[in-house]
Amino acid sequence: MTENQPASLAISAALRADILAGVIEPGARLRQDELASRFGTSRIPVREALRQLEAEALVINDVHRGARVAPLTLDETLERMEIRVALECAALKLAVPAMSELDFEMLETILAEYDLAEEPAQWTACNWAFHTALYAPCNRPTLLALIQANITNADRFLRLRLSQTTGKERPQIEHREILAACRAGDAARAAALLEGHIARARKSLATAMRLSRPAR
Amino acid sequence: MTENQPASLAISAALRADILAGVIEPGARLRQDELASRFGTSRIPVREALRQLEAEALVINDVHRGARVAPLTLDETLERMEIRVALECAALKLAVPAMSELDFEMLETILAEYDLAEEPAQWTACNWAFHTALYAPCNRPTLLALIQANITNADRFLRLRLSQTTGKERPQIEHREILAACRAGDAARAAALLEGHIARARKSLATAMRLSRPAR
DNA sequence: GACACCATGATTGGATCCAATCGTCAAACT
DNA sequence: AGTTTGACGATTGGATCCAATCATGGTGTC
Repeated sequence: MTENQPASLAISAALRADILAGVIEPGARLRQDELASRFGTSRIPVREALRQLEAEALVINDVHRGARVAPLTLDETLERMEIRVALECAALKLAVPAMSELDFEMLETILAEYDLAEEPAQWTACNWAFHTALYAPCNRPTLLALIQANITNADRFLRLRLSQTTGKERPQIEHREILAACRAGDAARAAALLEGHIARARKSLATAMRLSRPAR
Repeated sequence: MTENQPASLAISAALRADILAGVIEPGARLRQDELASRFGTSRIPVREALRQLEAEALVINDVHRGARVAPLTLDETLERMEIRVALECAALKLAVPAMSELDFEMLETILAEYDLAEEPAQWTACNWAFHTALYAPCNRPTLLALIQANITNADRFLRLRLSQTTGKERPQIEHREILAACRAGDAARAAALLEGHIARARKSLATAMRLSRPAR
């Protein structure tokens, strides 16, 4: 058991998970006392955790007025999809020349799992596994970390509102096209396909939101 | 006087500035007691500040072993230049169609100041002012914040090691070319020029470092 | 002499307690 | 009646104190 992790890290991890999963709603107040008793600690590690999450843009901290979960707007999510295009296309272009046969097999395996998956939660898991494995060969730790952080924030909105508006089939077809381009060593084409893939998801999200609610 | 800012924010701001300016060297230990007495507070706000900076990737925190300034490697800086290309080209493409005559005048003014600037510190200030003003019209707060954070981290290395290896003239010529493309409404050309502009800076940094030191 | 082991100081992590600020509500004043 | 003011509870920010862990140096044993 490597439970050497200090309380503040455990708290920030738990809070982060709850915020991303929507267990704690956007805009909800995060009282230090409440959290402290929930985690069985004093308020000190709670405050450190809140500081960390504030730097991650997941909570907002008003001086002497407490912390609350950062409200996630549709605009921000759409922005994050644009950022995804920029970062992930760059990573993919760098990754394609570095891909080995082992990478291709790994990606195939993930897509096969995707085919078998039935519940939306599994789709999204396979989806992120595919994207992550797709960029990994680029060997750029900072870029990969930034991509991960950005996806984490975008994913927050998706999990809340909808479970894949587009269905399961279409994205998978696009995944296979992207993988084929990677096998062919055509980085530019792979990046172009990826851009369309993400842009399409962005658009379907925008329309779905416009239909369900006026704005926000 | 709006000195309502809590100590932890003042400390994190001061430390951030010192780290970015190179006053505190990469890898240096950051003892909580030391910082507390330096800022005239207890260790509590110091710890919060360190947590925040840790989330910003400026310090590294080892459990029960203290914090130290994150070592900045050449590899990471080169990566951040790649990330700059991806993010800033995307922002510029979005900004060009939204630029007004007022934006062009503002950009011209900044370039005129650049021409007059004599000290390297002024160059870099004008340089960042130009880039910031160039992307601002895109009206994407999240993207702009990400660009700012990334530049902040990349800039850290530059300030430490060299004061503009490329000199002052060449970048300025490129700035004017970019601005001309923006005026012409040619977003694609402006983005291509910007990519070359940043990529050139990246390359000159890489060679300068290779010449001055073996690796690291 | 080299290595393992333990004791001590240094340093971080956390808990408890106090001070400062914000929100709310009631009372007083115009 | 409406507005302002003040007092109180709730909550956050910070200081001091204690516990847990790491680093260092000495000592003993082989």
